[in-house]
Amino acid sequence: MPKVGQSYLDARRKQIVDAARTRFTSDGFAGTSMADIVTEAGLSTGSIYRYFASKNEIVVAVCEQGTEAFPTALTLEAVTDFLEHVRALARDKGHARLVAQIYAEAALSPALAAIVAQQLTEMRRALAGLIPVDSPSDAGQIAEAFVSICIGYSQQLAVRGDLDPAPFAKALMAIIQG
Amino acid sequence: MPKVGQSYLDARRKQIVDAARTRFTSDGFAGTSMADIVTEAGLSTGSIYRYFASKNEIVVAVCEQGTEAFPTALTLEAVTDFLEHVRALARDKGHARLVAQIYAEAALSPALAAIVAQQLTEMRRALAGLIPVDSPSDAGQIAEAFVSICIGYSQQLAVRGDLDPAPFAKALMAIIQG
DNA sequence: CCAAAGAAAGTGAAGGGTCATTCATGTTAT
DNA sequence: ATAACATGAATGACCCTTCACTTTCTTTGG
Repeated sequence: MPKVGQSYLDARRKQIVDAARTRFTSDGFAGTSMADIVTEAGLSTGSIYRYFASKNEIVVAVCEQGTEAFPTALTLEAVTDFLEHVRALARDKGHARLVAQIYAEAALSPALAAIVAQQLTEMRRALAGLIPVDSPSDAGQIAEAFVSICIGYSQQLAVRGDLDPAPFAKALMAIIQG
Repeated sequence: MPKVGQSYLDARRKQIVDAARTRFTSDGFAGTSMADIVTEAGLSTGSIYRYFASKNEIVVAVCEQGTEAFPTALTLEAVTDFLEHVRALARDKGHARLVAQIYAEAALSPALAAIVAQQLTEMRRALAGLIPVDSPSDAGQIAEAFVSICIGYSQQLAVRGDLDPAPFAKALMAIIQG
């Protein structure tokens, strides 16, 4: 007989994941202690273990919701809007920094790699659906290269700071048009 | 009056950096202890501090030599060779995994970010020099997008495992030809 | 040429600290 | 009353770094 409802439990989990994402973005996974997450979330040391069995489970939960939006069309304007969205997330929330942490951790952990690879597959699938059928090149290959540029852009936002998306948008269009 | 010559000191430093890179590639920066590096290098606990003042200095030394080779020309063949080189380094030495660690750390440390940003600038500069003057687009913008694809390819080698470079090579050529 | 002094280099045990996790105890809702 | 939930001090492990001590090499005075 639970003292609280499912919605309460869900809200508490979200509270923890939000706090963890904030700290992971600032200090990385290894640089963030459970005490940091607990403080950011306003919980007590022990209570967090009612919602996550370990720090690693929190890392996984943060990585699982790492997906970005997709472009809605493959015009120069839509693609630019998409990159501006990525850029704004990096500026306002440090999202590119978090993504860099996630890739590094995924490179070391098969479990995380599977999660990230799945998200990438989903992104390529969504993109391939937008590519016109009369495209001169194979849609799958175009999607592959498209995602690659987006990753490169995000990683460089993390390392080099804010970057004009124009060259990247142009390149994306060049790829699409073969 | 030093007991050993400069070449000895250099060799010892290289020994440490090589050992550190091996372990960093397997376990990441935070997951590698000084004891791990010492063991890998076949040194004793205290002696490593004669060559590096701290673990962080070793991390910096590893990041400083993270540069990759450049393509020698911008033909499809040369570009493919370059990507195959990146691919082979990832397969044989786990280099893509190490690069992912470096980007994540650079995203958190301004000092490392400066080092990596410098390497990226150098790469773009070298690339821009290869772009034919009659190219329809601006060479700097092309180099920017080119590097972005290479980063995206490397990061995905780290996360998704071995990948055929063909789609990426095609995209690189599409960018170059406007 | 030899030996002993002296300095550089090496060693590994221990200090000082942090961290993830647990658990005995307290609190609150049913 | 009782069981779910919360709390935070305690625990045990790990880790970076230091340092007193040993070994090894160079120098130098006899």
